[in-house]
Amino acid sequence: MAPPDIDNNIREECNKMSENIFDNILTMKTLFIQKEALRHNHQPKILPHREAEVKEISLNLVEALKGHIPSNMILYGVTGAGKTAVTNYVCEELQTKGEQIGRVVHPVLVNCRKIDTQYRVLSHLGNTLLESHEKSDIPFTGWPTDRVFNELVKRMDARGGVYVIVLDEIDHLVKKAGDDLLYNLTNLNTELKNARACVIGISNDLKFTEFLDPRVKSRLGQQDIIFDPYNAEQLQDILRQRANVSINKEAIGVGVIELCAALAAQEHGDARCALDLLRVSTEKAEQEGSKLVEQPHVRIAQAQIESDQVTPVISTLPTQQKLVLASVLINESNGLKNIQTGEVYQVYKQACGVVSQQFLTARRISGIISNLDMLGLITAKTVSRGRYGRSKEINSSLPNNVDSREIMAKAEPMFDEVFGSKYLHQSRL
DNA sequence: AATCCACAGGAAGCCCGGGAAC
DNA sequence: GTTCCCGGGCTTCCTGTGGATT
Repeated sequence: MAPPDIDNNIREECNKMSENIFDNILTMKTLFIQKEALRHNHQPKILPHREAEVKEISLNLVEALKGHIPSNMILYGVTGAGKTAVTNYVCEELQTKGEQIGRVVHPVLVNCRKIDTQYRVLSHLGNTLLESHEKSDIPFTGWPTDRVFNELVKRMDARGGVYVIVLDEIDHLVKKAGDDLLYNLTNLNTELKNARACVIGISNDLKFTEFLDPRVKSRLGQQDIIFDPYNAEQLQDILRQRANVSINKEAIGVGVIELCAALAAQEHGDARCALDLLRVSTEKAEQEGSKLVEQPHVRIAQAQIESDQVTPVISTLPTQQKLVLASVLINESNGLKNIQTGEVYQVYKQACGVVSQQFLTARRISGIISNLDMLGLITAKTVSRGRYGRSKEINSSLPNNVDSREIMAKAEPMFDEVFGSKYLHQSRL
């Protein structure tokens, strides 16, 4: 027979085995009622302070319900101004009404940040319209583009009705792929026999039509709507409305909504940012076991959101782009500010040498610097220094709480060597 | 006014990988 | 297996830029 203390040990082990790490977490009291209502992809039924825009878009799209072709439109506004939410809402309502009165309307949304070439947009549209009897999808590569276009026209005609093609982040598409696609899409009605189509472009950039062919510009911009950024008070209304359905009423501390709104208003009136702040603050309070979300939770949430946004961007950069970013950081740690392209390139070439990587040309690095600027990891301002040439002044723009060196080294261990190299840590090479 | 610097950035073309069609 | 097509990454070549200097 085993001694009693050994028995107890075995019993304890058995108890531990039956426990699950999620047991305690699952039974924790939650402050949320419906967390999903605070997510970006949630489509609310009420859109505060966007009544005028909803009405304006509806007045145009109602033509589809009458069997006519609505005007093409461009919706402008900063990130988080409600452009996509408003468009989705109007399109859903349009489709529902169409079903009620027997008019076929097909809204199709394309996110041009993810689907960003002419070929991909056309094949995406074509595959969205795939009927069950159709044999196969349009492949993601392989066909000539005009064949994809003809297949799209064929499928649209086969289904009939009015198509509302929404191109979200259209500015990104135009900058990357030019305006051929827009030329074709705004010309669709001359190809279609049995269907009709209109295009709604959504853009963060007020000036993107400057890059367009004048014919495309006039056809696409038949009606423009500008979404002004939300101010702090409007953001408070949005947050209160969402908080009502998503968080326990007693759980929100004094000034929390106001702080989230104020911080988001500083970020150009970004409603998504405000919702993220409220959601993450509540999660933080919950994890602490607190029954109340308070202002310090918002501050913690703000730091975490900044870090969460930037970490995956850095870790998934291609090696060469990481090397360029590392070169900027090394220059900064050498005490330099407003680093010139040439200085970055010199350090970059040496960094390549340290880790035995082939270095790219200055032209390519110039492109990578612009790309890192676009991603918000650095700021690169073009300046002319007269006799001393025209260059860029480059500075990193990473949040203080982000350890970019660790992120890079974690993704690719060779960066330990890059940042550890004494040779690269001279000032003004 | 002309010159100069240190690039910026556009255009053209090459190469490679992935996929479809024949 | 070969050919065609697309997309992405890259290089080479080139023109443009704009303010300080001569």
